[in-house]
Amino acid sequence: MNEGVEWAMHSCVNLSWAAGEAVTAKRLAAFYNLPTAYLNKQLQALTRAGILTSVSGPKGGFQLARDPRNISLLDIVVAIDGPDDAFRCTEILKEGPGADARADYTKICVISQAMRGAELTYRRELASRSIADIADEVVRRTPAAPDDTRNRFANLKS
Amino acid sequence: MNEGVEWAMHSCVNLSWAAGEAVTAKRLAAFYNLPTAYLNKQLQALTRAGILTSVSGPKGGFQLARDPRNISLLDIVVAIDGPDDAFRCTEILKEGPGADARADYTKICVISQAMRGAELTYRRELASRSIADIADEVVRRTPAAPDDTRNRFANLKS
DNA sequence: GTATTCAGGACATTTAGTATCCAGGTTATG
DNA sequence: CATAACCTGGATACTAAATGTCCTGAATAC
Ligand code: SF4
Ligand code: SF4
Repeated sequence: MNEGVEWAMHSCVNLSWAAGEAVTAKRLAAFYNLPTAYLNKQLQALTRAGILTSVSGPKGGFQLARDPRNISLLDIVVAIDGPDDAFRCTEILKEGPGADARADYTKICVISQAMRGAELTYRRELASRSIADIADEVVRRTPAAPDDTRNRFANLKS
Repeated sequence: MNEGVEWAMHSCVNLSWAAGEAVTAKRLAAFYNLPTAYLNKQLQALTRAGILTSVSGPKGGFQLARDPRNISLLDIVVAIDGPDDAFRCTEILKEGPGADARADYTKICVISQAMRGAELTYRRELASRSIADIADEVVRRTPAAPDDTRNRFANLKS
């Protein structure tokens, strides 16, 4: 899995505490000392996926495109890592006995079905957790987190 | 995910129908027209993991090391792909505010916990399905599969 | 002894992930 | 309008991992 997934999740949580103001890629990167240009690419992907909105120019930056309660962890994974399953069925049965070139083995093969089933439970789990859930739990553990985050963004203005 | 996982699962199912006789890597590869030397590496990994047993020399080859009912899909995934989770927590919080260098963020971080939780359901699902389950389901759909497989192994002797 | 086969290290090749840079377009501000 | 800040996206480079091949050595049946 892409490392950008982790960055994106953190950035979305932080952005949920910076509601109302746009945060630049530079500051989001400085927050965790990440390579700015590369993080920017991930933010672009989130924007294309409709998770963030971006504004150019001075006072520009990124914001959450919708209520963090409606942004699931799966949304982020799909936006950054793509929609492909981890298990790639290369349909090797087509080289096997009794092969039918017209059949879609990704659908009918028992192994493929079992692997897809497992990935489905994984995705369901990720889809059931939102950025707001994460943020709330962080606040429950360390109530100062939102303020700390906002302050850090302000101080990273340089 | 490693392509070898798919090969390994097919090979284990096929081996479950060839109980009693050792099958060489060459024939297992020829079955699906796979690169012999590379498949052999995956079979070696399965052997190291205790899923297969191997015998050198003429009449040598691979066999299942135990009842296919006790070989789960997870066993194979772990043997080929390694035990690492897909989500890599690189503990970027250590660069963040209020960081504690001694803390293990993979354990205490909310995001990391959520991702690990999702992967856990995935693994549980894979652990609950055995090679025997797969083989049985294949037989239910195409009862001739075991005989076909044994015949194919015999004819691939060349 | 010889042929067959697995074990495993040493490559070579290909692909994907990571990272940087720049040229072009957008917008706030004075 | 001019400027500076900022995002967009393509081009490019670097790195790591997956994929694939080859060869030597050890085990074993005959
Ligand atoms: S049997 Fe299933 S997993 Fe294997 S190649 Fe066919 S479709 Fe893919
Ligand atoms: S917050 Fe969690 S996922 Fe993010 S770096 Fe820290 S431990 Fe890893």
